[in-house]
Amino acid sequence: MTIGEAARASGVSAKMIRYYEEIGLIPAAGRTGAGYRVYGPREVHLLRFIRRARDLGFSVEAIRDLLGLWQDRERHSADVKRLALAHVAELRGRIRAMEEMAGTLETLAASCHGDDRPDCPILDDLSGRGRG
Amino acid sequence: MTIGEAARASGVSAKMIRYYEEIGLIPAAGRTGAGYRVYGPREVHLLRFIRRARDLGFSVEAIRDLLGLWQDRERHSADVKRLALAHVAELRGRIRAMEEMAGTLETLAASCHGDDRPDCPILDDLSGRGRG
DNA sequence: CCTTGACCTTCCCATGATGGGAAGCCCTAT
DNA sequence: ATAGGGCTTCCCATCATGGGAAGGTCAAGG
Repeated sequence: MTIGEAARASGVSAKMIRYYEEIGLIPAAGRTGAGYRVYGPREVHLLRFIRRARDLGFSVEAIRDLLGLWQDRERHSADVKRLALAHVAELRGRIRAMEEMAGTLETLAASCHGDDRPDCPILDDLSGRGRG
Repeated sequence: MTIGEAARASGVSAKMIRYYEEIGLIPAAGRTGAGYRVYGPREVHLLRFIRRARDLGFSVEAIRDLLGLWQDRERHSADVKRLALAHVAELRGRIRAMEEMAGTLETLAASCHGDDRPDCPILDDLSGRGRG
């Protein structure tokens, strides 16, 4: 299996597969005589795992930890759960921050006429009026 | 006023002030004979505007548009409102995506024992079981 | 007058994850 | 033999931000 085939099979682009190899997230692939990387079902499975974790928003560094646990038969599920919940907390934090931004902007936009006149509470807020 | 003082007065770091100047978001500051950048209240006000917009999650490119409208006395508030609501939509989209991630992970974590045994539905999900 | 320390200047580098693209090699089918 | 598609490595760009080096400037204090 070439890198392009592994990419299609896993949903991870060839570019990213090379990158993951470079940063040591995955072991270096075997090579053909011509220098082509070679992949098998085992590697595709690993790439799918990574792809799924990325889809759930895990950083590459977090995935490094997850892979360590995945491949450790002596792992404690508590460790996996801890990583997952830490990531959830991270996500919730970012969600809260963004909701605050969106809420503020919606409030401001609601009080903006939105017509051809220049007066605009949104710009007033940005330019400092009403905030100290 | 030096760049450091303007930074403290506006909440924008000196590094960022130079960067904003370099990309043309703000006009090039005046200089002293020794080459030091010089700022006044007008510039600090501009920097505060940018800072506030960044705090609301606007990208630098969006701020470029906002500044254009801010400085345009003939502006239509409808244009400002449109920019703001487009940004809200963007935020809401990202919020939704992250909530889906967080929700999925919370569900998985809830069914994970979280003890010293290796069995873990989180890893099962990541490794492909139960998704096709 | 000279030193010290804080501040300024420019320039380069790094982040995180990803894509784009060039130059050149390899393989397969026509 | 040639064309086309896929592989290789290498460099560059993103977005907004910070770190740090090398060197100039300025004010205060000895």
